[in-house]
Amino acid sequence: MVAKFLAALEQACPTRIVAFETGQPVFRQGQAVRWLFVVVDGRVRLSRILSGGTEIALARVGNNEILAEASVFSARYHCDAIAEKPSSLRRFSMRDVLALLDRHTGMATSYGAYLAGRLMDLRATVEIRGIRRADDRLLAWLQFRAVGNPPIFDGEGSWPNVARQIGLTGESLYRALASLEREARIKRNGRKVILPERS
Amino acid sequence: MVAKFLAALEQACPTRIVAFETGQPVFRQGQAVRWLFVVVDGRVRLSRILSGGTEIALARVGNNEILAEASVFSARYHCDAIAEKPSSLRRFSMRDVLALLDRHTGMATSYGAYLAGRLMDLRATVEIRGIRRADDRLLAWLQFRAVGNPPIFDGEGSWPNVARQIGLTGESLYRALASLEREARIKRNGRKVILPERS
DNA sequence: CGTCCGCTTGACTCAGATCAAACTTGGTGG
DNA sequence: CCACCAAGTTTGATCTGAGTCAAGCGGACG
Repeated sequence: MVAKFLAALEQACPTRIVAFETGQPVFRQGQAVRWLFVVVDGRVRLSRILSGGTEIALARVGNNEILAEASVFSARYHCDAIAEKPSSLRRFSMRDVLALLDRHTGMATSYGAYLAGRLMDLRATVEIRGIRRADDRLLAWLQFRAVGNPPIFDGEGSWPNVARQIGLTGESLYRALASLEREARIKRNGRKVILPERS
Repeated sequence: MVAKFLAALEQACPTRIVAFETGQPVFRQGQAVRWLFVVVDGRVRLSRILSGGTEIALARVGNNEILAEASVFSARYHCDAIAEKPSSLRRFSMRDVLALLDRHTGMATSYGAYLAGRLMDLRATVEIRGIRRADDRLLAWLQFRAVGNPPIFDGEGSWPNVARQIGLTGESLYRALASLEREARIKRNGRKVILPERS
């Protein structure tokens, strides 16, 4: 449904790809919202300065994700967005986006469904990250992401990337993987992971 | 904006309060979506059975929160909802809700804004929970939640409740609290916490 | 009056982080 | 085609800090 919404957006609105260097700000907290960005390639960090001056990351946005979904409903950006690597972003005029949402009830619903989906996903992530033991956490993540029967997890980028997502260091992740395999709770086949059959 | 949306909903749709005992299911995965629930009192756990049979909690929904926001966009519930304590839920017919969203663009936007807000909040939670040291994590949380100048955090229920939210045990939380106070990074005044002035 | 819960502190344990070292893979440029 | 570099993968040794168990205090509420 992400895809659906974005596809419709691309069809309906004129669009441009904009490039950002590492460290370059895409927008700043407090600026008026003029654009909606979608990450085509690279990674952008959303962050906010807390009282006390420490900066806290709110999110890291990767390929094909919308930057600051909430900005659609807001007049000003509520956080900073800074490219963490060289990134290309697709840029839509917020005026166009709003017009589209307003005109097409289906579009609004589509965007709502997208948001709701992200929310569900993120909530599951929170719960999974709450699991203490590294191997159990990883297994839960794999089970959650796997599809088919037997459930197969088909690599989400590289393992270090998975490690970041579930809040482990690379080393711990590889150890957890090895331990799961040793205990025959998973099988590995190259980049794929095969889980036991569903009952 | 939650309040706004819910208020409008209550005005526009006939509604009933339904009570659930501890352990009683509100709905089950796969059932057709007929109702939208809002927790008036109590707590409801959303969970899903993973391949392998382990149950994973997707979320715990408390007072004045919407149960399974995504159900609005779905024909079937995608998870189980079970009361964790005796709970009262306000129940709206999904038919009414959809009609309202469809008729009033403002309503759809309002709901979208609500979802986007929750998403932002949850993302920040994820990042904060990723901070390893207990005292730093707690401090970040306090700074994030505090308002005013000097920023003041005005107790979110009880401390054990906060502990659950940031993924600490009660004991660790109290220790972190004590350590922050010892190092003069916070001041405590009863249930309130006072942070250093903003620069 | 007793019980539950929030609060607090101490001692000990253990799992994951950290540091370190190798080896593999893939891609880039000479 | 090969040298080289970056990033991924793997394993070992050690450290650290949060979890766990335990014990005690006080207030709220039946």
